[in-house]
Amino acid sequence: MRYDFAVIESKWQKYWDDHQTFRTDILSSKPKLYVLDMFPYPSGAGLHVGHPEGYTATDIFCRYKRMKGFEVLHPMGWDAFGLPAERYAMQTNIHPRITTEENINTFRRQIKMLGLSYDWSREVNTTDPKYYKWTQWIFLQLYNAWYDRRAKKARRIEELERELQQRGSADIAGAPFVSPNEWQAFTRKQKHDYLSQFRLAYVAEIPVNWCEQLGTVLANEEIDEWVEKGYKVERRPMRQWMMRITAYAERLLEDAAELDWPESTQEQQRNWIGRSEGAFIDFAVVERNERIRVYTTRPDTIFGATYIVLAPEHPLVETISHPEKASEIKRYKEIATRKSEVDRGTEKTKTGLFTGAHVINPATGKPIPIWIADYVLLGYGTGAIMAVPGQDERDWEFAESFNLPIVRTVQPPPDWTGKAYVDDGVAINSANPEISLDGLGVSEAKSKIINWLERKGIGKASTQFKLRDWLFSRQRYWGEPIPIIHLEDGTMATVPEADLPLLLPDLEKFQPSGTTESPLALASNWVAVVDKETGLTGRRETNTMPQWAGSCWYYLRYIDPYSTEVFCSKTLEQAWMPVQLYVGGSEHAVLHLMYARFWHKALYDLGYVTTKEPFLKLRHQGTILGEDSRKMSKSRGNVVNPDEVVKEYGADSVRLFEMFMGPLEEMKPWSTRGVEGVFRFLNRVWRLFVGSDGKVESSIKDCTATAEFERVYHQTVKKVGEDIESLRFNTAISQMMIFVNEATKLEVKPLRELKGFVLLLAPFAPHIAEEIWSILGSRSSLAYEPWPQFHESKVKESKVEVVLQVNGKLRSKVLVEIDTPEGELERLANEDEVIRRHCDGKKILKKIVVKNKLVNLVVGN
RNA sequence: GCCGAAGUGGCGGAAUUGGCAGACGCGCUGGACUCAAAAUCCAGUCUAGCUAACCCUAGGUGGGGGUUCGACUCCCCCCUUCGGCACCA
Repeated sequence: MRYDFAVIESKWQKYWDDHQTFRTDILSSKPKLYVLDMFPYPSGAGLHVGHPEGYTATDIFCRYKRMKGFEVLHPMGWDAFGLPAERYAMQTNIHPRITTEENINTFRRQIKMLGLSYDWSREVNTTDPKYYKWTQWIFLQLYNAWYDRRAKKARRIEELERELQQRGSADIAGAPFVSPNEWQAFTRKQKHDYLSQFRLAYVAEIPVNWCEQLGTVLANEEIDEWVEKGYKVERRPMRQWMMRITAYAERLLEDAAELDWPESTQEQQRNWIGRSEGAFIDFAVVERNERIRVYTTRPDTIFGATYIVLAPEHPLVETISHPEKASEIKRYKEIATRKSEVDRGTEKTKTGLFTGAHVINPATGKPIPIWIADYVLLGYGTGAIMAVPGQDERDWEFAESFNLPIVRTVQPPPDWTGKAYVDDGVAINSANPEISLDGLGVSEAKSKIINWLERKGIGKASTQFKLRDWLFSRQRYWGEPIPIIHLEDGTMATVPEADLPLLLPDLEKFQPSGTTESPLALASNWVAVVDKETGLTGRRETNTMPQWAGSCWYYLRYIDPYSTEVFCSKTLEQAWMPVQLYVGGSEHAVLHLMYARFWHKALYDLGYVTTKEPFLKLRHQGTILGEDSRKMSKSRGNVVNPDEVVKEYGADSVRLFEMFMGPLEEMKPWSTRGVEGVFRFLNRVWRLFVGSDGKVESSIKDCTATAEFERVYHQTVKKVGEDIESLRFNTAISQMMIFVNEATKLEVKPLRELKGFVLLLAPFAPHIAEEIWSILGSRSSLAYEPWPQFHESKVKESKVEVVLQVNGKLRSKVLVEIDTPEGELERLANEDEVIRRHCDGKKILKKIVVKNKLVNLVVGN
């Protein structure tokens, strides 16, 4: 007989809904815990079995913590803007709002079917105007903020204006010089343009990644995904919205160190930020006034710099090149510019061109040639390098192909057979009348040469980052409109806060506009506006925000989802942030997780949130493979549909199996047999408690447990609790299976321990646990029953098996009282017949006795 | 190429301040119940040798070496798989 999971599960899901069992008391005085799942993009395909894995893990954790007396915030919502809905709209002309709503309904139904304990009253939806009003509002906060490098934080743009008004730009590093008088004399437009180079959200004309098939630009972080799917991404200069994430590079790197995040994710973020320490060095061009500034991480190798290379797009290329080379250079440049960075990266053979000009190597005083080559990128460092083939593999390769001289300045080891030597070693060939590095190690040589360069005013220590600013606009319909108006005088105005949300206009057709503009450009009535403040006519910004915008702050909205006054109440934010546990896919390692940290830090600087970091502890659920151990995909026909599995075995079995498969973070294959296995286990649990009459099983008595069974019980309480705390759900389930095996063997089953077990099972398989709990006589849910306690004294075995070894080989075992003294153990070993046989006639050289563990006799002949 | 994680039965996986390898589950084998099946229950299940059987013996955690009374666990070298980065100067 199988337990009727279908009836039980819908009964309890209705009960939880009706009684609002999991509604968070946001003002509770209990200790607070915020546990977050990455909210899904509600695709048309519905939930796949990967979703319930992470969701079940956090659900178990939350249910456990509620029983431990915590007030738990555990919400769910929808990251619903995005390209798939829009592409579907292009094909069908069905408004993405409609498909999105349908998809959300499917997802909500499927998630509810799994009995996850979300507080559904806090559901958010990024496409809801009541939600994106605040996404737009945050955009305006970023637009109206600048990064003050002196204070190492973002500040309001008014503060910058005030400073320019009073003191000009003198104290602001890197700012074009403006005196207070000049600033005051600036026109509206001049002020606007000057400020725009500081804003955290700004417009720039730069080469971007344009995808013709998608009809939109993509962020650097997004390119790989689409290229993999077979789309072409090309570089094109376009005017685009950018987010100044680079201002936060150092802080994003530093603050991550304190987070409890998977090492691989930390590593990916570090890689993406790409911090490097080095120096700028100026090289004077022979017979000209220009100087070429290079960036290098190996200033110590400067004596080996035998040529320098500029990126083809470098602004000085035209100026310094020999006139005879002009047409050749032009051609090379054209080819290079059109190549995407991806292409540049995949081409292995190096190309380049001599410009005909030379610079002086300031260390050797000798002229060296200037080349251009597309292995040097304009966007990194200064777009120019000093090439040191002796210590750099790329430079070596280039030098070999073009027959350029190679000078070693670091002594390779004697057995060195390679070409460029990039590791640590002693400097050689590195001296001039003023300075000698010879004999120094790399790091000493670096500081010495930097010091020299700085003294001579031709170099400067500097830190560089690979991270680029975040390309924030998309030529799409289905996204948050950017609340900016382009006025006729060439300035920009923000949509007043009171007018937010700036609603998406309804469109008849969703096709790309045919130009590089968003389909919104076709909504002419929407686009044309008159600015209230200035009376100027203007055009609305027609680009929309990328999908990542909404997910950058959703975790804050859950805390205060209905507020019409603020995006999130500050007192509530203070009470609930940061997120203590965040679970989601590792594919967001550098996208969502970096963008969200960036916005959070900006909001922190501006005083809207009180924590530096949003997500304290992060875990990724591992991918679930198909039954054939290959990636699930429609074409392979190995996709498992959660609806069907729930229908066949029930939600509790799905939850239990997904947790029992293996460690949360590991990749692991689905197994229908495995689901059957946990389903059998739940049936055994059911039969343990419930007789065939549907009443409490008659062998359960209110009696005292045997010492042995009591021990198993306490061991189970201990292990299950500890395993949930450390998210090792698979071993917690094993222990529960052991308990059930033991309990089943008993003729008379003690009620107290069995009731305790139901509470242990509840976070994992809540429906069956609630049902058994009610059959055992309770009228209310067990969701807030106190978690069972264990006593360490009762966990310990009273007797232990001590291993007897001879020469480290297991020969015998003895069962002794726990903590039997070493002397006694030794005596037992000596008396043991098997041991005697193995020691017979041999000399005992050494005895190792470990209490409660083993006796090892080392014998010789 | 570099960085990170990991390699344990037929399968998913347990076991870490170094101390009984293979918990728990799946599968498989045999048995009980049944007219029969399903379901359920019981027993067995790392490999090889020896055995009628139990015992016993030897080997065994990707491969090789080392440290140690004792190594899945620590150290060195190598191999494989997965993930990431990859002209970032």
